[in-house]
Amino acid sequence: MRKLRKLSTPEPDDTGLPSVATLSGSIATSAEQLVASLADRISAKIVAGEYPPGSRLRQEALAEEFSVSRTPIREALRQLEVKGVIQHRPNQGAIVLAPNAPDIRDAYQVRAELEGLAISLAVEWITDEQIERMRRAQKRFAKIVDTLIAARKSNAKTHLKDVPNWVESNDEFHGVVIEASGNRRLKQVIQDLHLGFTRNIMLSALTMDGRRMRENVAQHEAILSAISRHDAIEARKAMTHHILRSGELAVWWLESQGRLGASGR
Amino acid sequence: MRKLRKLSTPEPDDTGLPSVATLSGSIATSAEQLVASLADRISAKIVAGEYPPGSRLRQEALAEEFSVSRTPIREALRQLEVKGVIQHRPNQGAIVLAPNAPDIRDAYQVRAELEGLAISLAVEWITDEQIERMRRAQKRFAKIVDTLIAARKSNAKTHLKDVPNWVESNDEFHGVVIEASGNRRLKQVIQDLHLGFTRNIMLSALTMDGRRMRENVAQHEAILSAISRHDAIEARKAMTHHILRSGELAVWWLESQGRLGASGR
DNA sequence: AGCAGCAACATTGGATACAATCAATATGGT
DNA sequence: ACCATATTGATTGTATCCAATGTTGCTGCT
Repeated sequence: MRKLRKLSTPEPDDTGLPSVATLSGSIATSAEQLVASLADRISAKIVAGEYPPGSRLRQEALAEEFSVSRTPIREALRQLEVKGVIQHRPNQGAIVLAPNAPDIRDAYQVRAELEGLAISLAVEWITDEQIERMRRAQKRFAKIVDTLIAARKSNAKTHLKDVPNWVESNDEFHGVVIEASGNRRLKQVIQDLHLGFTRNIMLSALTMDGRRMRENVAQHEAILSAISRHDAIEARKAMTHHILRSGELAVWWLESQGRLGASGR
Repeated sequence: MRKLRKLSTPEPDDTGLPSVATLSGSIATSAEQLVASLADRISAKIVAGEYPPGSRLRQEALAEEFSVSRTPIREALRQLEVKGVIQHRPNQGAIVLAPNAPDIRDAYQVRAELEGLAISLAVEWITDEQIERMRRAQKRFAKIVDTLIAARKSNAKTHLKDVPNWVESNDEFHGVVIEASGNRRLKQVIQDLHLGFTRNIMLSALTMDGRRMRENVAQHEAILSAISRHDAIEARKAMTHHILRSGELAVWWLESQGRLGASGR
């Protein structure tokens, strides 16, 4: 019943046109297509440090590693290039980008603003069920932090297997807020921002210091409290503070880590 | 409070590591490399409407059109996919994404927030020279609007050649603010946001109505005034209002245009 | 010994070839 | 006539090939 085309004016209706916001969610694009899968796997290895910043990614090596030809590898690299994970130099191939302090600062400043926007939108429409999810995430989060801190004091190795849970509950907490904002584009932009360095740096930075981890928990608590009361102003303030503080920590960690801190251009 | 400082101390650099913020500037990446050039040219044609939303982009056709093989075309398409300009369907190739009203709303909401952040940062460090550039851009902008409105009344065709100037002076105006913010990542995110639909929709939406164009000029005036006085609060307010208003216009135009109204949700 | 220039090698860039998959039409059965 | 199925054609996906470019190590000269 859809055919009845008017000559030049396209039909008004429900043409199944794809929406712009159908964009790939950058973070968890599971592999159904080879190139996407390769891009994910390569960037995962970069995040994991297997391909350290500054190292060259040779197409042939990657191709062999993943048992494919160079063609899909090259396409995946082109995608990583756009995502800002690698840099593509004319006839020299791709090199892994190194985050430096100014970059981190910039990214966190933007992220703080965006998550601030997200929560101020979320406050209005968040459901009780969503708040409950945040509570649960927060509970897990606090618990894991306790575990980590306790583990640190005795055995430095034990905590490593809890780190993924730490990351996950943190993501859940922030994820609910972003989801509740109802702005899909906002979600995508924040996820893009995450990609690459934010994640692994935070991880290293925070899990090094028990006090800071507890500080983090307290900040989440404040956010949760504000959003429960549907207090947009306070919620936003708490969220931006939380993110900016995390940014400071990341920068601090990066600089104390030294070495790959500052690259010119 | 605004403690994040950067440009003054670029930090001593030993490792020649590339910076993350060296990211491609999405908008004006001139063609030094084939794939980048192709991506630009293809997205330009999409923006121009030559490849309308929903249409399929066949690799062979593109290859012939640009006199290259399919290989670089495919890589360019992979990039456009990440940029959100097209959607890649498993064995069916690429189709041009169609912006719908919710997408536009979301994007403008984010953009308003980000340009708000940009100007509130810019207020502090903007130089007199930069303000002067904004003044000049604003002057050109107003002039062109006058021309366009005058042209509209007599001949509907004359104004077409002025539209690029309109766009350019507008970009210059906003560009200075973003540049003055000193946050490179912010610049990149905003540019990414622009890409695809923002631009062509605004163009169509605004150039249709003289009153709204003048409104636009007035808003720029308010922004310029606030930033000249280094009034962060007012500048931000004026900027977000300006962007949000433009977003409303874009949505309004899109919906009045009918067509691909709401596919999302 | 040190440096310039050159030659051999390694790697990327683009084109082509072939296989896999999807869309459309044709075909046969009910 | 209609629906299910098979066949064909078109298009994408991956692999391979060749050319262009960059890198490295050698040679010979000062």
